[in-house]
Amino acid sequence: MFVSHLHDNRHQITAHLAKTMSFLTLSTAELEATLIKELNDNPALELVEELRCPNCGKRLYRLPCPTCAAPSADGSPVVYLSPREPRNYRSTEAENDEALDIRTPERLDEHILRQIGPALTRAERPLAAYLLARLDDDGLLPEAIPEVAAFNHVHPRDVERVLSLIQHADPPGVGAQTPQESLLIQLECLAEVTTPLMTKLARTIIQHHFEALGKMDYARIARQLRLPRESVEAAARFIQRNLTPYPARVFWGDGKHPVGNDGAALRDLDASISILNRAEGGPLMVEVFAPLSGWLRVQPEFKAALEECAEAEQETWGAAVERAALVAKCLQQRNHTMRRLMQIIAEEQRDFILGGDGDLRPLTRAKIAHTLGVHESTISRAVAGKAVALPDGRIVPLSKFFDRSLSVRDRVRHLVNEEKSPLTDDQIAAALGEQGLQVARRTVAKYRKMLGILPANVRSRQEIFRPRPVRS
DNA sequence: CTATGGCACGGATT
DNA sequence: AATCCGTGCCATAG
Repeated sequence: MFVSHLHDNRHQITAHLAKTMSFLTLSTAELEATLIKELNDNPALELVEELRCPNCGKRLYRLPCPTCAAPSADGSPVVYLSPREPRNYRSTEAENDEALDIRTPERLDEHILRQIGPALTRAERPLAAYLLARLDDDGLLPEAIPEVAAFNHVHPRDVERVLSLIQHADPPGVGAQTPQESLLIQLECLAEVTTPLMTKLARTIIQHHFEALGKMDYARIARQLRLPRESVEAAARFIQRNLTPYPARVFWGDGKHPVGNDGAALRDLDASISILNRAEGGPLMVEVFAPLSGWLRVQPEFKAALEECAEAEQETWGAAVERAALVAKCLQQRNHTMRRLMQIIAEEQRDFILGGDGDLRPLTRAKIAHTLGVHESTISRAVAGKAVALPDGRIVPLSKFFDRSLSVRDRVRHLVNEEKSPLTDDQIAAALGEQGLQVARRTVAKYRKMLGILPANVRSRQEIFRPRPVRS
């Protein structure tokens, strides 16, 4: 939409009409594309060659060089603007390769579509898209097949075929209609690589004794199956360890989508935070990736030629020059804002950057806007749809720094992990209150659900249905 | 009667 | 102005 906006205004834009262009909204990758287009279309705009560090030769947007520079005296974060790394972020230093094992964040539906795409016929594609869109946060399909078929005007058999493709795609168990079904699908995937002994009993239990399994009533299952209680318990342990009723959360841990609110993919990074010189406790170093390596300006020759040319051409060329100046200025402004924004974030959320989710401090965009003396919407735009890499390899959307409840959720997770006997929501709320966090009981319930933790009355000392720990 | 989940309202945030 | 988030109230399940 931004691009079309550009086209509409191309010939009428004048300096007094538009003082800024909304570069801030764009991610670095998007901006790069926009700028390249601008460079191609506007002869008055010029990209000046990039700088290189006199010491290490690394390409820079501006001096000093991030890797060679000295840290700031007071230990505050150092913020640099550096040329964007091509495509996915990768350390050039071999020793860091392992530490930077970065999994490109991807939406669940894209992930699945990539796998099943080749097997789909043209006619099935809309149906597949529909089904994927209907998956809930856990990766389950809450809708009944006949309804889906009716809604899409297709035969139920077609739905079944596509659904079966989805169910055999990577996060095992995804696309099932109930947790029970999901478990069974996962079991089948597992059966291919495991001894059939355990899987057979596990399947029976899941199929015919699902309720009792949830309540951990092993005695009853054992009685009905006429098996020793130990076997049943072993099977339950097997299920607990290897299966999860929330297939999507194995990779999409916190239930929040790894994409920005606007739905833009966070494939490319906009900044990276590391610890200067990898020194323990050292100051943070932030690299804000610039969309181009070099800077933009109005071509001096073009400007000079403007005065000598004919009346008729003056107008169009004059517009080009003005626009070029505008683009250059706006880019500069965006870079400036991004650097200051990252500076504050690095200062404010140092603990979170170095630690974990529990260390996130409450922070609002409005507050930053105030300290920076800009309008709130400026910060909103700057934050939207951007991602940053943290020292430990995590890639988080910028908006995560403003998540009001992340640290509380983390606390809830810990409380439940450490609990001796199942805590009710009320008890959890009280415990949080003692830690100084006043949270309503109802809110605890919401967080619990987000974390994929079942209610206390279904939970017992060994929770079966807790999703396995996600990569951390 | 207790613990939860659904709905929806109001205030804060964007 | 639109959206998100915490919370209170009430129905329901155990």
